[in-house]
Amino acid sequence: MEPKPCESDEEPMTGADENYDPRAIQDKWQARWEELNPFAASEDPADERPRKYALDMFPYPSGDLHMGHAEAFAIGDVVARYWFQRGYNVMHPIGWDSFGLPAENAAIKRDSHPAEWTYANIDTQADSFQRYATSFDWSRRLHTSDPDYYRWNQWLFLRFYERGLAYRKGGNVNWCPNDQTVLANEQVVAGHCERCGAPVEKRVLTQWYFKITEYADRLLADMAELEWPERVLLMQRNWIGRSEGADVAFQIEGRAEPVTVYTTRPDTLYGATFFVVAADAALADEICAPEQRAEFEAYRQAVQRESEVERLAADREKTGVFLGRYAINPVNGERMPVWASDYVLAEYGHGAIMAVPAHDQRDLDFARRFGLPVRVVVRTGDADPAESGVATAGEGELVNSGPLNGLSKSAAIPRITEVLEEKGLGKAAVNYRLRDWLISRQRFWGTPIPIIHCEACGEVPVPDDQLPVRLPDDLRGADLAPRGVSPLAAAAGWVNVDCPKCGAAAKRDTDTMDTFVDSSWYFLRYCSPGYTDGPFDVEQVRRWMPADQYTGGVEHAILHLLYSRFFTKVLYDMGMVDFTEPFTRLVNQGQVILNGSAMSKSTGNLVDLGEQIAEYGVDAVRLTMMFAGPPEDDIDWADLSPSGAVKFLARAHRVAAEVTSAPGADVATGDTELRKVTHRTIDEVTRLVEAHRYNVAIARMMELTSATRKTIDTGAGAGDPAVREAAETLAVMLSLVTPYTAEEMWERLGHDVPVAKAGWPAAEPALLVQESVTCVVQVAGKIRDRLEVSPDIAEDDLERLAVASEKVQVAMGGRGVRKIIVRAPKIVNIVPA
RNA sequence: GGGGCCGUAGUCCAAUCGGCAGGAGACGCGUGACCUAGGAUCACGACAGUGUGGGUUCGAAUCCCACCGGCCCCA
Repeated sequence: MEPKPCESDEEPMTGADENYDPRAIQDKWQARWEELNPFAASEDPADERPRKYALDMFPYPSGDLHMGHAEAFAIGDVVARYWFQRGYNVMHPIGWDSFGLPAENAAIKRDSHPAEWTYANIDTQADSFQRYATSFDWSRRLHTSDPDYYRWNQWLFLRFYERGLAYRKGGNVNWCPNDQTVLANEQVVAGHCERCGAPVEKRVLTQWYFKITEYADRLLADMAELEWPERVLLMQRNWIGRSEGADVAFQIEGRAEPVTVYTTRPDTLYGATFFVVAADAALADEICAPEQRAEFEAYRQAVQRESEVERLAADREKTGVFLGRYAINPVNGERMPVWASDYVLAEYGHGAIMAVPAHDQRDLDFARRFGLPVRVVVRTGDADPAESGVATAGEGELVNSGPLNGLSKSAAIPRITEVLEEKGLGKAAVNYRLRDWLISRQRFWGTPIPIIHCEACGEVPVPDDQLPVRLPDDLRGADLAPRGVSPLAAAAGWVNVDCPKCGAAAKRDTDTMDTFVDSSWYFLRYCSPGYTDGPFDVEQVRRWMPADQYTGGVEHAILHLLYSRFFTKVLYDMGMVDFTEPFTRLVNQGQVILNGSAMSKSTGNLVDLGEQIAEYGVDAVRLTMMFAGPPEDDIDWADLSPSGAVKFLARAHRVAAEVTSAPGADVATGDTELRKVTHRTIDEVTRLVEAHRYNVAIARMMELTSATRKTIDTGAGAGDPAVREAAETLAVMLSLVTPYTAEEMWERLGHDVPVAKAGWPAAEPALLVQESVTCVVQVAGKIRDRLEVSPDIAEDDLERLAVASEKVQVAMGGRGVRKIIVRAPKIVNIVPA
């Protein structure tokens, strides 16, 4: 690792002393570990050790690693190192998600090729990972922008295409005016581009989609088997947005075909007083009456100009135009005016709704704005919506609803659905919020879509043996500037090809794939990174997958994690994998923030990882991250004390350095009190690490360090074998979090390195047994006495002891006993009469 | 508007099932010892009573209800 120019060897690191110099041991061990290569996963089929797959969300190479990476990769590394110590055959790979817009923007600015920026950053990050002591198997390293990788993106696209899961269609799409490309629904956050924050616009374009909606039910159902944070599952559930309701057919006067409307509240059908069509839906244009045409056109143009943000704003006044037409309510024959509005979305449901203003807030807002009637059909006991302006959505008794009158809401829903089905006017229906995944992008630095457009043959897949369709390498700098169509369109020599089917002149598809395609299966590629006969070796994947733990940020809760689940299910259906979920256990670490808000370059609210490491050392930074709190919580760097971490490490290191007994000394002869602390620590830390309670595990290691210190100074002394045992235990446990310091301790204790292979200590059950425990005696819930008792004392013995206590007698003040609760050996509660 | 998560010392955080908050651990602060005189080390100490109000219970930080405050998802 090259030292940063600002670093000076003269300046001692914070907290360093002559015995513990973090920088010196970093340099020493980094070089040694490269020789030892302790973390290569074994592919030997004869290797009987059970396997574990520790997976980290791979980074995007935007400059050097930052504080967020430091936290996420510290967590993943602790897990992997724990499994190594437990003797598993561990795979802990790393790679780079190296296609994407920032590289392209950098190339435009510097008049270079995106690859230059990308691969330079990857090298920087790889060096930083080495220094950060991550336990990766470097032989599995991959980059999604390598042709050897994206070739298989194209191959998978073609398999999806064959199965009808990749298709092209025209329609309204999300358009980022800044990045000059379309976006998937998942990439629009509150109306803004997820990447650059620009307000998203709508455009009508023909684009490529993956049919993720076909998997909606399975994506929902299979969540049951996942050990994921509840909130992530909830987010995915919300995103998929399954709802049960009914499709109802409405006749429109003067139109032959009825229009189908989806509703989750068919019970309110008698309360429908008007009908709304999405202003940008084809239906609105079609049915608009001639006398309303001019008004409608003006409105539609206004709607098309507005951004998603404006459209979604909650407090915004409703807008719309009457279309001059009427729909017929199928249950009561009422004529309902048909309006066009932007609060109904063309892409959802069928692009039209029945409006029930009494029981839907948006419908009510619209009705009040345009003076449309409000009819209550569910009596909920709340105020009249027409008066209060608040729609009522709760349970209640049906009124004004013909045959439904008197039924409850929940009874009315199946009843009306039945009626509709009998009359052929509708049927029960399930609707999803989830849309198909729009995967084409009008940008350069991504995987070319392997399709050729031929005038005669139409869409023609590029034959497998012609993959990869490589990106042209002669485009650079200004050639890549966004212009609304893919820069690839300008590469004539690349675009113009012969049709693989008929040989006539044809053109390549010029769009590239969403980079989320790349990341939807990279974890499979790690299992056989050099494989050339397919995206992955099916046999290897069977051995390693699914990943036992996946560590990364919650920002991927619906994007990457949903797409990867979808890919896995498709591959399962293709018979390429034998599991349906890719990640068994998921850990979402919180963010590293500063002074209460997110770190950001633009506001200068930033802590530089390299500087922190230069000041405190890798181990102290890792320890600070892991000790700060539960991994899923945000951690505020301003609240933390990396110098405190250095101090503790120096303390632990000193304890190991002071040990004077020889390796292999007979611990059985050692100080029993310290041995008990050591073994209790082993027992607790093991449990805590398994449960991801790293901050508490570290607190226990600190206690053991203090206990050892005390034994050396005022107890059995540095030569006692129990001190050696404690120091060795500390070194191994610390090796998960602070590998450099642990290695140095291990060496000083006279052992063969690396400590990573020392093996996890086992607690001796005999040393976990306590001779006596404190029993609390309460009178009426107040603590009156404490008794030292045997841990296996019988309940009636304990009760006798408690009642006999003098302090208890005083507290009872002569009152009789009403009740005694005994929970041996911890507590006795005496309730006086 | 609907749904979810969370409120413990000045700060970050602990507390299997409801069972000792003499708060596990740490930061910061203070006092003392020691010395290599430091941004070192060791020892000791102070500050709190679980956001508020009810309820259930022998017993509530933990369970239930309402409210206040903060965060997240969907609209």
